[in-house]
Amino acid sequence: MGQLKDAQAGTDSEARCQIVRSLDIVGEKWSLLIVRDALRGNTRFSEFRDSLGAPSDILATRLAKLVEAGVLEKRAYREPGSRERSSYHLTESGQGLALVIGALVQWGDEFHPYSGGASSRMVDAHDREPVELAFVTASGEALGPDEVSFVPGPAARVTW
Amino acid sequence: MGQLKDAQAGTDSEARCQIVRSLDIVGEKWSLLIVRDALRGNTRFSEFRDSLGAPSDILATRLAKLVEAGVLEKRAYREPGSRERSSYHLTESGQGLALVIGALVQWGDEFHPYSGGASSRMVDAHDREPVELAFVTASGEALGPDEVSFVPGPAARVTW
DNA sequence: CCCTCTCGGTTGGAATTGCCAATTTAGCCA
DNA sequence: TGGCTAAATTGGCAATTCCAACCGAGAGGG
Repeated sequence: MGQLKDAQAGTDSEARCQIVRSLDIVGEKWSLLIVRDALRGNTRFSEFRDSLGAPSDILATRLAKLVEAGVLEKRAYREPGSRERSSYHLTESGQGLALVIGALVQWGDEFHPYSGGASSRMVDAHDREPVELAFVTASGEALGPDEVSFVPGPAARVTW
Repeated sequence: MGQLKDAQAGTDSEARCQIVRSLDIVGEKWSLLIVRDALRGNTRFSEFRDSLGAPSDILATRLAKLVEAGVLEKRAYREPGSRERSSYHLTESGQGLALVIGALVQWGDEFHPYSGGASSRMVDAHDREPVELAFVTASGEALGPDEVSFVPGPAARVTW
């Protein structure tokens, strides 16, 4: 959603709650799916379009926005016998979205499972052992979602 | 997004990738913000409307959808001297979305920080000590977002 | 030199979704 | 009867998304 401009009077776009600012970047339709595709290794316009079935105009708009936000990086590549074309690669910020994607996958698997079983699993990239997302304390202890509170931080204003 | 009907030919709504199914429930504009508000303790229509600044027609639609999806539960309450009214409470599934909200907060804080500092922090509900979201292995070891792979699960079909 | 192919987009127009203000509904109380 | 409040619903307009068709730049073929 690049559109929750000023939901609450008196809050400028910088001061708004972190969730709103994150959703401004990846909350629009198709954005997170593009990132998921990039995590799978896709890099080209046509790969995203074919794999997602997204309209090409929207795809172009989203790719540009993700590049501008620093989630993707646009690079030129050239295949032998072809002209130079564009490809899109995850930045560190884009890699970090694995956290959000993982949260959506895990939440769906846990609370809205598909009868046929999990459609996607998360594994350690090195040894292929399953991993899961959890809240952890400084001492390394895991907490359930109901044992965590969101509290205003230093920059909180009217809303957070 | 309750609208990625059949992005890819041949995939019915049940068989689609878990992310798409999760986004079908909470991917529409305002949905996650409503859940965030509920995590903060808000329960009433007017509280959501005033705190979010969301249009009341959209709010009504989203609340109904979240109730239908089992994220919120609609209850009746009565204040002395008033008629019976509706309130909305998180189910266990809704609580579970703390994972997704936490991921968005943490990603935003880490990669797109607001100059004034973090607007929201995550703490242990019991002792108020800070917590963070991380991928953890079965042995309790934490992994970074770049050390995790998403692989097809048992129910994966064309896409995942 | 022209014709055609591919990839990475643009463009125009219809359909859907979201926004805003005004109104409605239902019960409570005077 | 009329006013009050919370919870919506409605109508009209704006913004977003969708779809199909088109464009253009360079490569290769004839």
